[in-house]
Amino acid sequence: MIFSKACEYGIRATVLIAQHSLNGERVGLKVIAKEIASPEAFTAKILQTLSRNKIVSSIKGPRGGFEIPIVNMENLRLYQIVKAIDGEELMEECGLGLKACNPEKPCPIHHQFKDIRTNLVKMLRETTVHDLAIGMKDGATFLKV
Amino acid sequence: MIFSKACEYGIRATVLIAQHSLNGERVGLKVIAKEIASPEAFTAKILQTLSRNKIVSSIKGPRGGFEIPIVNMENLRLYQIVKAIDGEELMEECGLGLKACNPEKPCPIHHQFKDIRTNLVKMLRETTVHDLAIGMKDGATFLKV
DNA sequence: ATATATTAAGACCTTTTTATCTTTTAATTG
DNA sequence: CAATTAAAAGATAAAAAGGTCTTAATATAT
Ligand code: FES
Ligand code: FES
Repeated sequence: MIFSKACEYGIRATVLIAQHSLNGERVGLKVIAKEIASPEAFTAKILQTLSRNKIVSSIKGPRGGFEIPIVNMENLRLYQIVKAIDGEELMEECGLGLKACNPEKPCPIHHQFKDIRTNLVKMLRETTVHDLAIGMKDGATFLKV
Repeated sequence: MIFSKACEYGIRATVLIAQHSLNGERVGLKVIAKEIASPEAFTAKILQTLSRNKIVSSIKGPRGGFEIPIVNMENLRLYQIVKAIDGEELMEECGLGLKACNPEKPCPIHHQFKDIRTNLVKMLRETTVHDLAIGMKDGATFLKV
């Protein structure tokens, strides 16, 4: 897998929350876990991380849940989610596990790999959660099965 | 990480063996582990997998070790090594962990992700171990630090 | 204020990955 | 063929990832 399971669930949860926020609704853990087909308790942990990293806002108590203000969503990039959960290794490290990706002392696949990694980073930096939420709202994309 | 640790060591070991094979030499476990800076016993396990998958040939006994015939090396692709160790998930599966990557029922990042995955697969299918071994022989690439 | 709904935090368990150790098998050399 | 060298195989251990459960904190509604 390119992302960890936690990160997959994290992105899916964020997109679902964003979709609901477009409708001015909050969404709670139970609904999230059901809609993205993820284990509930594990998803709760991941939402804590997202909340601590200001990627989602959480409100406790009755009628609480998770939300992402639309203004935030438009400037929230996939990169931030992946960084919060998996860190930046994927985006920066050597594809063959050398201590660092160093063009001065490249590993055998450095030349072939660097463009792929650059494109991945570009995609993660350019794609906003708002973009993804719109796709969901249009019914063009799906979060489970 | 894009590849598992086992796969990273596996590719690095394969390239080192190929480099020695270009010189008509066999290379043993101890030298491999030292030259690619990997844990010896774990590397032995990975070499068993590579051997079972006919990616490297192993010869037991005095003056034994591992080798890759040059003819094989020219047609041996990174894809085969990754497939043998990590399987084909990375090359085929949904980036957000849906059961399958299905363009008929795409996940929110499907469109953005599929080109990156396609380029990765292209690179893995096109790059031969011979290409990588040549880079090592030229002193243009490195397997540790 | 109190009861209730909901997230936060922390301890815990399970599975997979990474890594090691021991014994067996096979090839070479003398 | 005996001794030696090297990989194969299998059992075991440690660390990380994935996942659960219990208790605490906090916001809302009555
Ligand atoms: S050194 Fe390995 S990817 Fe750059
Ligand atoms: S459906 Fe997710 S990458 Fe294609």
